[in-house]
Amino acid sequence: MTTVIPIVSQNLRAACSACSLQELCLPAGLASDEMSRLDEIVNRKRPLKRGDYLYRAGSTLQSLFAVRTGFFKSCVMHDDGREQVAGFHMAGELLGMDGIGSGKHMCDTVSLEDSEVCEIPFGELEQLSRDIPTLQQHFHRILSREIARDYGVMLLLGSMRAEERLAAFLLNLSQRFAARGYSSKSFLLRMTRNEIGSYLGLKLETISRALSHFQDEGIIAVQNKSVEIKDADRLRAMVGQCAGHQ
Amino acid sequence: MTTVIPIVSQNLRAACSACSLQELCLPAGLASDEMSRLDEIVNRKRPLKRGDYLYRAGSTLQSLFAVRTGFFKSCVMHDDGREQVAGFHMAGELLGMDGIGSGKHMCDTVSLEDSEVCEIPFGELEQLSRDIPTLQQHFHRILSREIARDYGVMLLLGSMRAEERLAAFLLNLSQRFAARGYSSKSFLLRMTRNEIGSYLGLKLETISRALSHFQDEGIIAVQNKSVEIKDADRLRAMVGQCAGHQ
DNA sequence: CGGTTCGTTGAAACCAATCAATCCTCGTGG
DNA sequence: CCACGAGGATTGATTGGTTTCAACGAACCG
Repeated sequence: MTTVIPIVSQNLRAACSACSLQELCLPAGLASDEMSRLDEIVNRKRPLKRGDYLYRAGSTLQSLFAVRTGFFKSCVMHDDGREQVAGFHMAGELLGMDGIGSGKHMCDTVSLEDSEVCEIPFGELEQLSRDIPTLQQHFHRILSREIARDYGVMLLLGSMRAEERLAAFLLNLSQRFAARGYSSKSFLLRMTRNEIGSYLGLKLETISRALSHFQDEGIIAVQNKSVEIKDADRLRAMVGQCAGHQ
Repeated sequence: MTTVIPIVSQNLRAACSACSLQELCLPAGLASDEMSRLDEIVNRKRPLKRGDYLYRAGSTLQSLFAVRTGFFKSCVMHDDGREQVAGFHMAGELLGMDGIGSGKHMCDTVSLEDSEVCEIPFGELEQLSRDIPTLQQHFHRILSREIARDYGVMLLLGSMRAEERLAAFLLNLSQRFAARGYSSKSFLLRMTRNEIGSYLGLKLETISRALSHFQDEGIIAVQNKSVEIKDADRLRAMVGQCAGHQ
C-alpha cells in the first residue's frame, strides 16, 4: 500500500557505467562521457517492496523509471472498474512512457517482488537528449519498441486461441530471461495465474488448465510458480499453427 | 499493388502553416518561424490511390508520414500468415512510428481510399527536434499517445465482448471524425466488415450480426458503408456495462 | 452483364467462461 | 511448533457467446 517512498540519494551508488544492464537499458550505445552526464540526472536505487506502487494511474508524470532488479506489472483500468494487465516488466526495461502524452500516468505500475528502480526525471532527460544525439535516438527506439511490442500483444489477443497465447507468453518470458543471463529453460512465474490470464485476455481457470495440459503433453513441467520448458520446439510449434485460426 | 510512387516536389505546396490539420498534426504548438523550418524538411502531397501501399512490413524506415487526406489501415502479420489490422488512420495522424526501433517497418500500411500524405524524413526530424524543444516534446507526446492508444486496444481485445467492442469502435470513429470537423453522427465506414473484425479480434459475420442488432434496437442505422448514430448515449452505455465481464 | 467481392442470415459446433467444490501453500498468531 | 485462515491453484460440469459452415443476396467493376 505504500505509495511514496523517499528517494535515497546514494553517493556510493552504482553508476550506469558500472551497471550490468547497461546494454539493455537507456544508456545503451553511449560513449563514457555521455554516460556520465546521464548518470548525473538519474536517481538511483529506489527500493520497493512487493505490492508497492511505483506510480498510479492519474498521477502526474515527473519521471520515467528503469527497472534495476525485480519484477513489475502495469494495469490499465476501465471506467467501470474492469482492470487488465497491460504488461510485465523486468530488469533493464523503461517504465512510464505511456504517460508522456497527457502528462499523467495511464496505468498503475506495481512491484510483484522486492525491486529496485532508477528514477529518470523526464524533463532533464528531454534536455539531455537534445545535447546527446545518441541518447535521443536510443530513447526514440525504446519508445518505438514499446509500440511494436504492443502490436504483438494485439496480434496475440486478437487472433490466437487460449493455448497459443500461453505458449507465446512462456516463450516471450523465456527469451527475456535469457537476454538477462538467466536460464531460458527454467524460471519462476512472478505473477499469479489470475494476472497471466488478465494479460492474455483469459480467465485464471483457463491458464491453469492450459498449463496442466502442456505438462501432460510433456512440453513443460510446472509446479506452482516454477516452470521448466522441456520442449521449446513444440512450444514454438504451438504458436501459429494451432489449427483453428479463431 | 503499386508500391513506390515518385515524390512530386511541389513548390506551390500548401505549407504546414497553411494546413487545416496543423493543430492535430506534428507542428501543433510551434511558433511560426519554427513551423517554417519544419516545412523545409517535409515533402508534401504524395498521392496514393485506394489499395496502394504507403510502406510494407520489412522495408527500411526512412520517413514518417502524416495523413493529409484519406484513410489508411495498418496490418501486422504473423509468421504463419495470419494478418491483423492494428489500426485505422485518418487526417492529421502520424504513421510509421512502430518502425523506429528496428529501422524497419513492422506493418503494412495501405490506403483505403484515395489519399494524400506528407513525408517527413526521420533523420531530419530527429535533427530538427534537437533544435526545437517544442517539436521534440510534441513528437514525444505523439509517440506516447500511440502507446496509450494501444493500451486501450489491448483493454478492448482482452476484456470486452463482441458488441461492446463494436460500440467502442463506433464511438472512437465518431469522436475522431468530430475532431476533424466532420459529423459525429453520420459517417462512412471506409473499411470492410472483415477489416473491422480483424481489428476487433472478431469474425466478419459477428460484425455484421452486431451491426444488425444495433439497428434493430434503434441505436444506429446502417446501410452498407454508411452509419448513422441515432442514440449515442445507449452506445456509450453498452461500453463497460455489457453484463458479463468476459 | 457476368463475375467477383462483400454482406447478411441461419444452424450447428466448439472453445472458453462460469459456477462450484476441493486442495495446496504460505504467512500468522496462538 | 502447530493450527488456522486466506488467497491461490486445480479440476469438473455446465453454460453461453462466437466461430464455423453454408447458402443466398447485394453491390461493384471491368
